[in-house]
Amino acid sequence: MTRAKDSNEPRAMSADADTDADRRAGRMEEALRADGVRMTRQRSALLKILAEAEDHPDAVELHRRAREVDASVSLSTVYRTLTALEAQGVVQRHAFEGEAAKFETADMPHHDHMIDLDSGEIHEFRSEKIERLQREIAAEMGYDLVHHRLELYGRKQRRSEVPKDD
Amino acid sequence: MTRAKDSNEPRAMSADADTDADRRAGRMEEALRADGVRMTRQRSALLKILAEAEDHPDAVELHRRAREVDASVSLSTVYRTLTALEAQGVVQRHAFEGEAAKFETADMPHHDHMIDLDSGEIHEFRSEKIERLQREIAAEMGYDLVHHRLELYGRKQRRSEVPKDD
DNA sequence: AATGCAGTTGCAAATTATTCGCATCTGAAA
DNA sequence: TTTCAGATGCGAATAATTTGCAACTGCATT
Repeated sequence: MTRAKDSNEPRAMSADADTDADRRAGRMEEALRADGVRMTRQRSALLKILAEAEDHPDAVELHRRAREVDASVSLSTVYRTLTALEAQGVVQRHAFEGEAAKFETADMPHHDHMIDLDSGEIHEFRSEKIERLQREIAAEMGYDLVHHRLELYGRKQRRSEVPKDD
Repeated sequence: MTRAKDSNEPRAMSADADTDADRRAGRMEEALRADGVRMTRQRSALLKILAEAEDHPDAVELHRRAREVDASVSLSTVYRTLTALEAQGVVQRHAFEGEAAKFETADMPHHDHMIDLDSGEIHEFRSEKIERLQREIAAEMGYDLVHHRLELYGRKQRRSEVPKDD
């Protein structure tokens, strides 16, 4: 099975981020190889880019980044690869409201998203309480929870504020 | 605390469902008129259909139902109307994983969705606890929660065993 | 009831995001 | 090396939704 060992650190971004990303990309590559997935130039490139990504890029953006490194990568391959990687469990796909699907590596613990309605920024969070509550609710309805999607949409708090409308 | 409702199967349920739907459609129509929204043949048809719907139809399905009543309704108008009604706050749009957007009237209290991974059925539920928790989490991150999306994906519980896969 | 016109509609063409067909390449096992 | 299933690039195909535009129609006003 493909089981990347999960680190307990959130996304890295220090000076040795590249080193860390390389290590993570390498680990994913290994895992995939072990699962009989053929490793190609374009797949390695994508894995590295995904491991380096600190944001939530969509297929087109990944394609843009990929061809900076290897101009021969086509968009279809990006899509095909992402689908394959998702099936292998090494990347996660997020389809936010109306937007194109966004991707991130799956080698980190599960988390949910908070989207800033003004800036579009996406923050990650995790709440054990909510995770548990969801399982309970599912159970009450007679279901075993397989996965879920939770997105919070909000605006930055302002302590004192002048009312305005639109 | 946790209220479960309908699935995504077609059609009405109780005898006076039509009456109720008519009443609700009428109410929405009034509200829209009061807001200066011009009422057309196709809009009335759609409002009625939406009020009657007990499932979560997508635009194409609404179009199909609409033209049973008024063959002149075009798909573009369905889309345009849905967008307008959403903007007016009388319908809600739900974009589930990869699927086409589904719609329902917004004249009922907010609820979240539980999707049956095997049958595709959609059940509604509402949990005050989760609502509160979400607001708390948003606040912790420095945000005022504007809205959210919570979807639970699961499979029907089986009391014991059944060691089968798929 | 007739009029005016901005808001609506139908239709077709355009967009956007993603997938597919297919001929050609290429990992990697033998 | 040789071999070939699986991978790739390219362009065409889908699917969902939007838009341009000329014709139509609520409805406020005469």
